[in-house]
Amino acid sequence: MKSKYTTIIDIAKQLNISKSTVSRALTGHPNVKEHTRKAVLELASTMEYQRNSLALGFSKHTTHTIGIMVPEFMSTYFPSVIVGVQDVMQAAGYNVVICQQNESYETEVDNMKLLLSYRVDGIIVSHTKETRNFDHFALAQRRGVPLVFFNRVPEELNVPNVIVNDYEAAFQAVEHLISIGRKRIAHLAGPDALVNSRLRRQGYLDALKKHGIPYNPDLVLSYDLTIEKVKIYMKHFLDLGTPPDALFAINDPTAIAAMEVVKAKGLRIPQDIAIVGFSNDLSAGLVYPGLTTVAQPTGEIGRMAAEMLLQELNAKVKNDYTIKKAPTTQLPTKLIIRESTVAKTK
Amino acid sequence: MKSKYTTIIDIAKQLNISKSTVSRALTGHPNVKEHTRKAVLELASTMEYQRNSLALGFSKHTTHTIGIMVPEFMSTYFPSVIVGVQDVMQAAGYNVVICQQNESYETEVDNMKLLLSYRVDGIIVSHTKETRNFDHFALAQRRGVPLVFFNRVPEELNVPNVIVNDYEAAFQAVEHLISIGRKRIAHLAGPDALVNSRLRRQGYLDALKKHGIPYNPDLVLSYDLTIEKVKIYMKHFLDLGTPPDALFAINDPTAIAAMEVVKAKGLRIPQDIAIVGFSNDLSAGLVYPGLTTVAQPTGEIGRMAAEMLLQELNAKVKNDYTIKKAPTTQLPTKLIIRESTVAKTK
DNA sequence: CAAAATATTGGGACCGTTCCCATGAAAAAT
DNA sequence: ATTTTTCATGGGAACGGTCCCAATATTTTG
Repeated sequence: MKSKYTTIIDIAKQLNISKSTVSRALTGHPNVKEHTRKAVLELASTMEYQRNSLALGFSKHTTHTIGIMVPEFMSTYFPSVIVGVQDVMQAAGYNVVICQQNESYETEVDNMKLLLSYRVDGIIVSHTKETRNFDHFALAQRRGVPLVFFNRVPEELNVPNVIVNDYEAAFQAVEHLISIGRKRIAHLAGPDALVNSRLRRQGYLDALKKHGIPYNPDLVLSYDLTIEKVKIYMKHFLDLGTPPDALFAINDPTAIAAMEVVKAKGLRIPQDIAIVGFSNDLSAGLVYPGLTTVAQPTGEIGRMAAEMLLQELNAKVKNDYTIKKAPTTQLPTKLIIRESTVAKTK
Repeated sequence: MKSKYTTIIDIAKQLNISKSTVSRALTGHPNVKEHTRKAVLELASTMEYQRNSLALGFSKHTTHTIGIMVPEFMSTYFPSVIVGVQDVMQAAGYNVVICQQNESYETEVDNMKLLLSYRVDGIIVSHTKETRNFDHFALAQRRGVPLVFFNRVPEELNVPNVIVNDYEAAFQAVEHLISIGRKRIAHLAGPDALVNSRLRRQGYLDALKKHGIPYNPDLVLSYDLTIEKVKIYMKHFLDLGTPPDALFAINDPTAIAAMEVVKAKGLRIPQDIAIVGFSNDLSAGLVYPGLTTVAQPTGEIGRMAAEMLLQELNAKVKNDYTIKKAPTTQLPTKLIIRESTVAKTK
């Protein structure tokens, strides 16, 4: 079963020279006669020669390809981070392959194995909401494959990462709700296993404390981020004896699902209940009323993660994060105020 | 520079057996003594052996990996197609790598080269809106790498594809606008180079004709799908002596951008102008008012494309589409009526 | 013009795996 | 007990490149 691909040996035979010379001509090695190089390049072009990256990566132990693993991409958050990553990596001459885990731990492990088995030079990761075991990441580190995390960063691992200040952003978001006079602020939180979920909740709690609003456990629910559940929890909140007058949601999809429940009940946003989300998904600006939310610099997060990965890749001596503290980059967020908290005056 | 990865030779040495036997044990070849197999598997596990797919693909000329190339993924359309593809391919034991072209022809060519140089077994494609030259796809075909197109299918190439009936769907959408009494129906069309853009426009034209509405060229504009332009064109429409009372937009992002212009001008949707989009992006259900649009079965499109690719991959004798007509699968669409054409009665 | 330096080319090892073929060992058949 | 068959293993080529070293060709130098 001969492959249909042209090889350097085919070219060498045709020109009656050695494959070494062909290789040199194609890779731009200086010691090739101009005449020879020209002949090789021409024939390569007419024969539609296409270098075999498998053979190359196999023999050179480096592939000039990086992987990026994201938990999902139905919101605009991860796609726009990926675009940022691609910008930087392509400019640096790297290929980027994308893996999507569907929020499944098993898929994540499989995809990690896939990327390692293809010997990618490095990986940019945001783990799934299910991930509790981080061995597959530790394995990559042991293999000398640098990782950079973003958004969801495991505490169990000392890895370079780029994040936003979730605590501070949540604090501000809740303070904003307080500033518009809300006192019964509910919080739909994410699973405790996610660090940013915990940080956002802490920001919520501390903002309440600062403004002397007692913490009411009835108004806080952690959930697994499966959107269908939002309906249940939100109905529960609205059915309380004294329902909340505001909601701080862990992310925009949650906030938007909650808005639907509120509207279906005939309540007004923001008059009856003000709502704040997190991340500034494209949808946040489209829903009615517009959703107040914490904007994250997604493109910049991707670019920054890529830069950090390049640093790792270019380090003459590999950083050993079993002994050295891994670097963190923290990027700024911005509270975007829309009509879900402040009704338009007109 | 020794690699940190364990190889079968390392295992063979430790156990004092040949690498052939190790290979057989690991791949599940029947002719290995149970005792030996167990020893190999155990050691492989403790040494964290990870097969080298580069070496494997290199030596076997097949990688059990397929590529998927999409023009962008900021709308929900392509991500959800991808999820469908992954479903089917993973179940069939294939790996899926995703490439995103940012609607750039150059990136598309680069990514095609990348996938070919990694010797993927097949590719599922939707090309960019810029793509006019299809040589890079023809090259893959010549290499014996099967392609399946979806959504945007080049006419220049005879390739398996999965599509929806764009003509019929557009026809229905426009008929719907006529049925609610609209007579001056504008159309924001895509570039003529895209087949589905032409088909949707033809559906528009024929629906008008069927209902005896004369075609008014002033109400049709083709554009390059860069959203900023929508503002200009929409303003132009609204500034006409007798502005349109409805808009049929080539896709949902276009429709949504148009809605913003309309709202900014203080006009009411649908009373002053009714709007229909195409594809039923997630956003379509979120905007205010809800956008009437043509739903495409995105997940099913992905699953179908994957099934068709599997057929190509499993064909004992490769299909030669230079002599044989390539198969097409057409999936049904559904018009989703929301408040952008029919105001809620309440 | 011979010797030395340099430019160009060829030869072959190497990367990790599979797979075919040969060999040896054990089991079955005579 | 001897021959045949089957089972288990080892040996080595092949895959497509790169790269080091050796060999040859060309140019420069004294």
